Parts: sequence; structure tokens; C-alpha cells
Amino acid sequence: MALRGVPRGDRRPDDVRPREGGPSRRERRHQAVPPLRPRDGGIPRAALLREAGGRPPRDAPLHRAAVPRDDRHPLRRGLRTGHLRPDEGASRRLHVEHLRDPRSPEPVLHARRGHGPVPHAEVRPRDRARLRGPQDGDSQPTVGRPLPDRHLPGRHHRRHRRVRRPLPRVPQGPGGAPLTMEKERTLKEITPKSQDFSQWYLDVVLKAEMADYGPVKGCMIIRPYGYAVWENMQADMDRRIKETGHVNAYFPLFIPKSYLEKEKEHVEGFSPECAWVTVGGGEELEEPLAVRPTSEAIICSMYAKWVKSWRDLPILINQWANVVRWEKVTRPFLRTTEFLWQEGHTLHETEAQAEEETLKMLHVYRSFSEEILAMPVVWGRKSDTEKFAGALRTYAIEALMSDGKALQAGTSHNLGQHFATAYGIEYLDRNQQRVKPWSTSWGTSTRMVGGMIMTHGDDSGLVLPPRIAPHQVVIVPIPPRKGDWNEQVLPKAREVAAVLRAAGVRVHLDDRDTQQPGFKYADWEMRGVPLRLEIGPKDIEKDQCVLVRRDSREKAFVPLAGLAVEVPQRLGAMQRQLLERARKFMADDTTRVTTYDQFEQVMEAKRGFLVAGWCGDAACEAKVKEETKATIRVIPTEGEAAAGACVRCGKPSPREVYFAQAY
RNA sequence: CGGGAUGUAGCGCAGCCUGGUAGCGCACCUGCUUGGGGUGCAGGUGGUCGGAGGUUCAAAUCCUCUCAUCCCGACCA
Repeated sequence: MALRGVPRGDRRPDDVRPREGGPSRRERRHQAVPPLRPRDGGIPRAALLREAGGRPPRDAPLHRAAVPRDDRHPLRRGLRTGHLRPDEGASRRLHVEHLRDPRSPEPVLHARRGHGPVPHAEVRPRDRARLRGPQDGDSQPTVGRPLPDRHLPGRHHRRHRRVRRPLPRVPQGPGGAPLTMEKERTLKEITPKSQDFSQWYLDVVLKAEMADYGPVKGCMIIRPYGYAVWENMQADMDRRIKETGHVNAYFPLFIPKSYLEKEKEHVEGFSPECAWVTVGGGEELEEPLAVRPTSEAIICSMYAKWVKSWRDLPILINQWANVVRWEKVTRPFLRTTEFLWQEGHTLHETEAQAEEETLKMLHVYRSFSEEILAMPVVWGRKSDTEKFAGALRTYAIEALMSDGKALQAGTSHNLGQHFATAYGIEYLDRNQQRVKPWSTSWGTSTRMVGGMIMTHGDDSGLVLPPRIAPHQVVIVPIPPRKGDWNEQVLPKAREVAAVLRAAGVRVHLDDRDTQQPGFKYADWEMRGVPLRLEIGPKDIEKDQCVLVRRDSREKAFVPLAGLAVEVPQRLGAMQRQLLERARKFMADDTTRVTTYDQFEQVMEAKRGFLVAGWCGDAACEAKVKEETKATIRVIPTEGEAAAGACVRCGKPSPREVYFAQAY
């Protein structure tokens, strides 16, 4: 899908450009119409509806068209449509300030406005016809509370992608009047995972406020909550990169066309997805600049300048940056036109050192994925078809999503001497010979956020592994029946928060008095907070609180005195169990097949990883892709080789490989 | 790029066939109420019906063009 959702007026400035020539058709129309009753004199619509016992008559004097059109400035229009309401921006900022805990470096992320009441859905008369049978059930009324914020995807993809749940038959009152629907169809805002996985993923991303759509296709906005997740990942990954001896630097966003073209395979691989800058300062540039799709070209060019002697090696540099790859099909986090990542670029004296580095970083990625994201992966080499443009060998980690498709979550390339040759990196070695170094590059991106969401999320929304959750514990104070919660509950809740913070737990106290506890439970569940801590008057009496785990919903009454120990323990247990559960899922969805019949059957039905023999011929690989959509994800480099026959052609296979359909 | 569909309020939709200048639900705002699993009631705010041209006394509605988006395929990882 594409990223949309911006008011049309904002999307194409041409639309609001003053027209040349005479009055437009619309202007003529409005001039022709006599002014209607002014707004303040109008009868409230609801009153009319009551009077008329239903819809107001067509000629009822309600028209807002009476508002003079000449006050419609394009800017005002933009503001009014909700993008940038000035009052809203200000109040949000204030709210954030107010909630920020001065002792914690963690910004408090909840700066949303409250939601109002949610009545049960009612079936309107015009919906009745649709409810008669499934044969015309293509546009049933959406049930439940709509999305919590203003900017959600346009109707287009929803109309086509969302398979709505069939409505139960509507009980009819006397005279065919519809009765109010009861619980069974209320208040679900996330499409069930089993029903439509893609839609489930989008619902979760949007409703948990991880990301939102921007005006440019494929360029999502990472919202504060999603960015906090990314920052937590970033912090841990950065630590691991530094622990393995690398240092950070920053290289430019723009890459001259001629630089990109120096490595032939590289430019062929990336030019179809490059964005070009051709004009700057109002003048055509002498040489177009690519917006970096990756930084080998610019970084290797600089290395050529910096490396003169074997004493300069190894070079171990990493950068955190954004890159742009012009994608045709985009999905938030998983495949975006612009994304955030880290890319490491290293130079070594020998091929063996470069290979060691490549594999070292592959295993940094693997352990990060498992330990932090609780996302198990398979790892190994890529086939030549799938390897990085210009690389000697590419290695990757691949995770399995619960729709049975594989997600490449990190890559590590041994670039051989290709880039050193193309960019003229040479140095004098220990024997005073002019030689070329061996280079590597490796990267992980915001795509990992998407993988993590798909790995752990459920029908209630996100489930965040404690180690990357922005809030590990959310405290929901329960107001007393009588009296002021400021006196009876909040002081205790604040005390608990302080104790947990001192124990190193990221805590958020949800002290909004505009929302009810039940709403907050659902709200934070949707956002995937690992532990909820309820504390109310009854608990305070008993010196206890209620802890509820997000993944298992297991509920426990815990003495307040033991919290500083109990909470970290539970968070640790949850982190471990998420990984175990995901590992079990991956194992269950990995099938070893020996015949192509089996292969096709499994790929058709259950999907997942298929372990099978492969002769090493790219033609076989291509046929398999054509026939089953599955590609070789990785060729394992460790463990038992398990020689056999190619699943497609029957020729000898040196070892089994992992096949899957891929994101 | 090929095939199929769709553009009406922040979101989801009705109205179009049969032309008379826009409604519903949710969200949002105000007040009261409620509070241990998405409170309830009442009152409000918000729309150049994607854009342009045409037919007509009159166009969301009919006609033409155009723009955008979605889905399937192709491309890409």
C-alpha cells in the first residue's frame, strides 16, 4: 500500500491556486444563490430532527453554505482540516512539559488528547437492507470506535483491503425499528490478525501511534511513541557496535552522480531506486546529486584519501543516517521510501579479516534481534541473486512473521576488493607493495521495528518486549468512589513510581483524570506496555497493587513492599517468554521437504520456512520463485550440511537452504 | 508500465439511477454525570462532494477531460 491520508487541499497546491480569468463555475453558482439564513439564526439540527421525527425536510434552513466563501484562505483551510490547529499544538506541548519527570531522561510520551464516550453502535434504517444477507455485505457499516486520531489512511485502501466482519442479524423492534446492538459487536478497532494480517499490522501501527502517513508516498512520520522504540533499539545497537571496536561518523546525504557510477554492479543495482537532485538555488546543477540509497560510494571515496599505509588499517566506521530508495510498494516500517538505519563501513588488510568482520557483525545482529527484540532469526549467506549490488558475499538474518513470510532484518556484506578498486583505495603494505584493502558494509534499519511488531503483536495491539518498551510499566490509579484522588490515591501511586524508577524501571503514571480506568487499560494494551500496575483505595488499604502482564494477561496481587524486586523479575520473565514463544512458532513453521510436490503444497498452505536441497543453480532458484513465489532466504553457514538433492531439479545439493516467501 | 476499481467532514459511510446546492456514526468542543475493563445524557463546531470544462433556470447527481489513490500483475529487497 502507499502512504496517504493528507487532506487533498494540502496535497496539491495547484488546487487552491487562484484561478485566472472570470469566476469559476462554483463561484458563479454561489453568487446565483441568494444568501441563506445566517448560521447563528439557524435552528439546531438536532431540534429539527426531533421535530420532524427523523431526517429534516430537504428545504430545511440549515445550510452552512451560507458562510461567506471569501474568508476561505488556503492556509486557514489547511489549519482547519486539522493538520496544524494552532491551539492543539500549543496544548500538546504544554501537556508534555507537565508530564515530564525531571529525574528521568525518558521523555514522557503520552501527550494525546482524551477520547470521549463510546456508545454502542446502532444500526440505522438504511443499513438494514445490507444486513439481510452476505451477498451484498461489501460495505457494511464500520463497527466500533473509529481511529483515535485525525490522520489515518484514506478510504481507498480500507475499502479494498478490509474484509469486514459479517454483522450478526439485527434484532428488530416493533415496526421494524432496529434495536441497539449489544456487546458482541462493540468496540473493536483492530482487525483480527487471523482475518487480514496486513490490515491488522496497519491498524496496530496507526492506532498505537507508532507512525502516521505523510504527504509523500512511502515517507512515513515516526511518531513519538514509535520513535522512542527506535531510540531504545538504537541505543543498544550503538553500544554493541562500539563494543566491537567501531566509531561513529557522519557522511553527506548527497552523492555526486559520477561517484555512484564508479562501481558498475553497484550503480546498476541502485539506480532504479535513486532519487536525484538536479536543481539547487534555482539553478540547474552541473552534475546531478543522488540522495544516498546507501553510502558506499561517498565513504569509499573518502577512504581513498585517508588510507595510505597498512598502519591506517583497519578502518572501522559506522554511521546512523537516513537513506532513500524509491519503492513502488511501501508499508510503514517494513518498506519505506526513506528509512533510518545504521551502516558500518570497514577496511581490512586481508580477505580473512574482512570475512571475520562480516560474520562478526552478522552475529551482533543476530544476538541483538534475539536478546533485545525477542525476535528469533535464521542466518547465513545469500544466493548470488539476492546479494547486495557490488558485494562479493552477502550474509543476512531472516525472521519469520506470523503470516508465514520471511523478513530480512539485517545484512552484512563482504565487499571484497570491488569497492577499493572502483574508488581507488590503495596503500603500501608491510612489504612496501601497493595493494588494495578488503572492505565490508553492514546495516540494520527501522524495518526491525516492523518485524518486532509483527512478531509479538496480538489482536489487542502491540506487545513490546520489555527491553525496548518506552514505558515498561504503566501505573493506572483507580479513583475512590468518594473524595479526591489527589489525596487518597495519587500520592501512593507517585510513591510507587519513584520506587520503581529507583530500581531502574521505565515507569509512566497515567494520571489523566479525563479518562476512565477501563479506557486506560485498553489504551495501554494497544500500545503494548509490558506491565500494568493498578492501584486503588482497596489496594492501598491492603498495602498491595495489581500487576497485569500484557502478553499473558496474567494478573497478580503483589505487596507494595516487594515491588522493586518483583517488577524487574516479571519484566525479565516476560522478555524470556516472548523469545521462547517466538522460537516455538518459528520451529513449528519450519518444514523440511524433500520433494517438489511437498514444497509446493506447503508453500501454498502454511508457508513459513522450507528447508530443502538446492543445486546452486540460479535457474532453479528462478523457477522456484516463479512457481511458488518463494526465494532462497539464507544458505546456512554453520551446523550440519545435510547434503541431498535439489528440490527442483534433483541434482546433488551440497547442503540444505532456507526458502520462504519474503517481505 | 499493463489490467481492475474508487474519490462526499479528521475517520468510516449514505445521498447520485430519477438534477432543486449535502446527511449519518465515530472523533472533536462545552456542561453535567460516571470511575476496579473502552461511562451516560444533553448541547455544539467542522464540508470549494478530487480538479477543470460542458449540458441546464439549477449539477455531489448527467457528459467529457484530467489528477490522485487502492487492488492484482511487472519491477525492486
